[in-house]
Formats: sequence, structure tokens, C-alpha cells
Amino acid sequence: MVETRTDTRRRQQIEDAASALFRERGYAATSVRDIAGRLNIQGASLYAHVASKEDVLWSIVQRSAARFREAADSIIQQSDLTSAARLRAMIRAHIEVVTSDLGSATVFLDEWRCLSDGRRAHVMEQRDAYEHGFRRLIEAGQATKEFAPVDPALTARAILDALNGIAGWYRPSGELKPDEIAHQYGQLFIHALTPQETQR
Amino acid sequence: MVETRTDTRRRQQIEDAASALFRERGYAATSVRDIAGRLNIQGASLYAHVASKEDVLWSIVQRSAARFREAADSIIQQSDLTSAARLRAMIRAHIEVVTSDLGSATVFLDEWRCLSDGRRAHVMEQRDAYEHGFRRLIEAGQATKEFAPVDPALTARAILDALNGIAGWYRPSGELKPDEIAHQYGQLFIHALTPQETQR
DNA sequence: CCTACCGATCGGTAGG
DNA sequence: CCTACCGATCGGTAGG
Repeated sequence: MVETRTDTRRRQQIEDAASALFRERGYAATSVRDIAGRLNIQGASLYAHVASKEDVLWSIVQRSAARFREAADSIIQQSDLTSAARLRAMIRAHIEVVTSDLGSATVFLDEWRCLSDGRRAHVMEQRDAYEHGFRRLIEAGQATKEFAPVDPALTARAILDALNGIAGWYRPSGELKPDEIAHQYGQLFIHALTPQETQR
Repeated sequence: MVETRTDTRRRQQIEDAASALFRERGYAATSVRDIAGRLNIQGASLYAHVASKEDVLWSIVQRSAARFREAADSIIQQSDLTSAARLRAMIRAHIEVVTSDLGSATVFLDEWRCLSDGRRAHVMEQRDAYEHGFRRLIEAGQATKEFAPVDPALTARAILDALNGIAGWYRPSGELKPDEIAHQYGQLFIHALTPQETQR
């Protein structure tokens, strides 16, 4: 009973250490001995808690995928909001997920390519579904003339790539806070999507 | 004499094969035997042409960095154009560089982290200088009231992250051509930067 | 969680 | 460009 709780905690410590290392050096360049070293145990001892190195990557990726999914789902269902308000909330939520756990977010965004074929295909589907949410949101706003008639798929990609890019340069110790980034990116992309007066 | 030309060609073949593999699996997960295999020679034979595996990565990264730099420099110096026209041209040029050689562009954008400390620092400086070009262009447009008073550094990053993201999903065999992407992205970001009528 | 160990593979060299 | 080979390190197992 207590054993389970301790094991869960240890497992989380392993995934946190691995996330940081995978972010710093990449999955392939990180050895199981590197991960174990961060916890001050031997490389072989890691296998008391995990089945394989890829198993650790898979756990991190799935946990991160779930965080993105949950954040987006709760917003998309709020049909009382305008499309602009929902897009703004999506941008804010995405940035919050990325910046609140940089390690696992980076692993989810970059290192999933290192997974075996079946798992990699599964992640691709999850990412497609998430991107679809952004695209449908843009299309909904276009249906009400709230958004300009841009290409919804391409615009969704541009927004998402810009948001994911944050994981590459954001520094928690810096002056630029997630709320400020969310505000600026929200303004930028909502403005980009707002029809010009002259078009009416 | 002829020897030199053959060697240059062989060297280019090695870098092309390596670019494709680094893009597919990442630098760390690619062995020198993998690269040699694509050229139907033995792993050890590669060392008749290159000094080390990192040497190949360095060459690819530097060649790609030069292509981005040259494309941007020629545009920035055209002071007869409006800021919007120059930004549009920068977006188009960047997308052209990315899509015309996906392998080396991806390696430049993602795999430079695998370089040794000194070289990695050098690439970071090059990337900063390039990003600076975008930022100054936005600031120039703001000075003439052509662009809205957004945060220039953050906006430059958003644009650049969106442009670099293209390397991750662009397919040469797809229906979406670089010119079309450049047009759409140009419209999107110029629109995002254009002051609203009501603000005047 | 440890020590001891496994076969496989790594980047790279020697000598032709 | 080849064969033969090097020491180091890899992910992972056995047995405690």
C-alpha cells in the first residue's frame, strides 16, 4: 500500500529526470545510466521501476499529450463564448501547458519521433486531432463572419507552430511571463484573423 | 585536379545522405555506418572523406546557415521597398530556403544542438543575428507607422517559429506549394501587423 | 537497489 | 575504398 505510493513517486522522479535530460541532449543521446545518475542510483537499478528506456519516453509523451488534450477540451466545449474568445483561451491554455512543464512539453513536441513505429503513429493521430480542434475553431469563426476567410488548416498550423516554438526559447527565470506571452500572441493572431473594415 | 572535383562531389553526396538520415532519425540515432550504407560503401571508408561524424553535421549546418543568411541579406538591403514588402519578401525567401532543401534545413533548425559547445554557441549567435533582422524590420515598419506597436521581439519570434515549423510538415509531393504557403503566411502576418482603422 | 555481466553496436584507426 | 580491429559504451538481464 505504502509501497505503491512510494513506487509512484519514484516513477515520477524518474520521468522528471528523464524529461530534463531528453530536453537537454535528446532521447538517443541520453543513456539509462545518465537518468539513473540524476537519482544517484546505478543504471541497472532503474529496471526495478521501468520496463525499458522507451517505456519512460512513452510515459512522458502520453502524460504530456493528456495535459494538452484536457486543457483544449474544456475550452472547446464552452459554446457560450465567441470564437475569438475561445481561440484566445486555447492560445492561453496551450502556453500554460508548455511553460508549466517545459521538460515534458519539449519531449512531447520533439522526441516522440524516437518512439517505435506503432507508438509514433499513435502520437501522430493525437497531434492531428489536437490540431483539428484549432482548425474547427477557425472555421466556426468564419461561419459567423467573426474571422476573415483565410485557409483554416494553414492558419491553424501557423498558430500551433508559433505556440510550440515557445518551448524552445522560454526561460522560467526570464522577465517574460506566460501570461504576457499569451496576451501578446492572442492579440497578434486574433488581429490576423479579424476581417478588415474595408472588406465589409 | 580532377581528384578535387570528384572529392567535392563525393563529399556533397555524403552530406546529402547524412542530411536525410539526420532528419529521419536524428543525429545521435544515426551511425556512420548508416550514412555509408546509403552510398554503398563501408563505414570506415567514410573517413577517407570526412574527419568525423560531427564534422559532417557541422558542414551541413554551416551550409544551411549561409543559405538563410544570403537570402535575408539581399532583401534587407533593398531600402526602396516598404517595410511590408520587405517582410513579405523575407517570409517568401525563408520558406523557399526551407522547402528547397528540407533535409539540411531541418538539420540546421533542429540538430545543431548536438554540436560541441563551441560550435553550438556559434550557431546560436548566427540564429540570433538572423532573428535580429526580422526584429529590426518590424521596428522599421513601426517607425513609419506602417506596422502596429506590437512587441517587435516577440512578434519576430512568432513569425520565425511559424516559418521554421513548415520544415516539420511540408511534403514536396503534396498539393500545397511553397509559393502558396508564402502568400498565405505573408497575408496573415502583414495583416496581423497592420494597424486597425479605428486606431488612427 | 546492488554487483557482475551479456552481446551488440558505437566512432574511429591502421595498414594496405 | 577495403578488411580487420580497437576501446568505450550502449540497453538490458541474472541473481541476490
